[in-house]
Amino acid sequence: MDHTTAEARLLDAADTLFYDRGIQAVGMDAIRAASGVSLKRTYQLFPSKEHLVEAVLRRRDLAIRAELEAYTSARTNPTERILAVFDYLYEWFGQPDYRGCAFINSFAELGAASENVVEIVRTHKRAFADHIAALVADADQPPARAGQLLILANGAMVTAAIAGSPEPAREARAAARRLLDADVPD
Amino acid sequence: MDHTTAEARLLDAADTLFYDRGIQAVGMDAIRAASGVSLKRTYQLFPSKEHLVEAVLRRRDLAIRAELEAYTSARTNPTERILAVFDYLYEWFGQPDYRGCAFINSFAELGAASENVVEIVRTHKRAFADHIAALVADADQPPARAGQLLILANGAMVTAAIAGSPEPAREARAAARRLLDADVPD
DNA sequence: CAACCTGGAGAACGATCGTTCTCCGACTGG
DNA sequence: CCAGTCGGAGAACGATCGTTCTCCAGGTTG
Repeated sequence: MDHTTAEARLLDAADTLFYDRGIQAVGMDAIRAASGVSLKRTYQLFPSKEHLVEAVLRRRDLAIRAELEAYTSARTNPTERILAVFDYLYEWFGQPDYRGCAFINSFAELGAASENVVEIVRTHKRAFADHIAALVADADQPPARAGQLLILANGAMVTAAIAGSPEPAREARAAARRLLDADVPD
Repeated sequence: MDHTTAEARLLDAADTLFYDRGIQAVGMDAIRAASGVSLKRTYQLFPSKEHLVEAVLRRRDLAIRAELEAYTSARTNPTERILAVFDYLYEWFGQPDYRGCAFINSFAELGAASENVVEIVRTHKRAFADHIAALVADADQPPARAGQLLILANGAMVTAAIAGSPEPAREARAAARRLLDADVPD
């Protein structure tokens, strides 16, 4: 097994385990067992668990950005592209192992202890906000709408996770449409 | 020190430490040092750390319910009572040690490991949702509005925590007002 | 073939943590 | 004053975890 595939297997295994059980609850030995990569090799590739955690989060950040970009750009109508964000969330929340947003969860678990994790989480949410802001601009909506839609999306993520239901994505979508369609000043 | 004050000091110290640093990051010895209650006494009152965690969350649940109830019932106009929820959030987010909602954080940290914690978090959020639903009914808004406002509130909590700014409460308030005022069908 | 390097399995190490135990001082009832 | 109880301080215990080390098999190069 070369370095590239070992690294990929490690990131895959760690990402799944961290998301399912929480970061602190997963020991390095569990990652070794799930990935098939020895501890020695693991520590050659990632000098500490924290390095691995950060790499996992950064990779997930890029993956979600690409996924969401593909999802929203598949629609032509600008308003529909905004609403597509909430359809994306609905599909995500419907997955049987959905446990909330990994970045929100990591912030809750490690935000007090790791400034690096905080920075990665902020970067991810800032990129998400920027994406929404671009869609809002394309739809000729006022810039302030973007922050409101971001709050709806983040709120749907945690509400769905806690309730164990994907419905909040639909409720957030309806709220978003109402915000976009309302004929009153802000 | 009698049992009642020992219990109160324990709950106070544990609540502060858990909220500031996360639950798993706080050892029982740190709680002993902060509360001044010996480990022996602590384990007489709470047979395990998990029991203490649950007691802390349950007490915080009741305190927040009462606080929010007082805050919203201080206004007379039904629509204003709904918006007061977001003013309450703004005050909360402005506190210098704000680190998000303790229930969302606990769910993120322990949701995979402790079914009891999950149930307490669900109960808290259900009570919060019920409170909003009552305000929505009083304001003659359609019942579906309650879920949308809950998502806005939860979203403001996490967005403010990650951004390190109380502004999301204002943005959520503006969104709520727009949802309430819009002259279009749902 | 022989010296060497690589990498795996898993033991070992040191730290931390939840929980319990030991020891001892201080207060109580008679 | 004394036997007995309570509770505190902190050591002890057992488990877990991140990280490193040991030992060894297998392949590579001269």
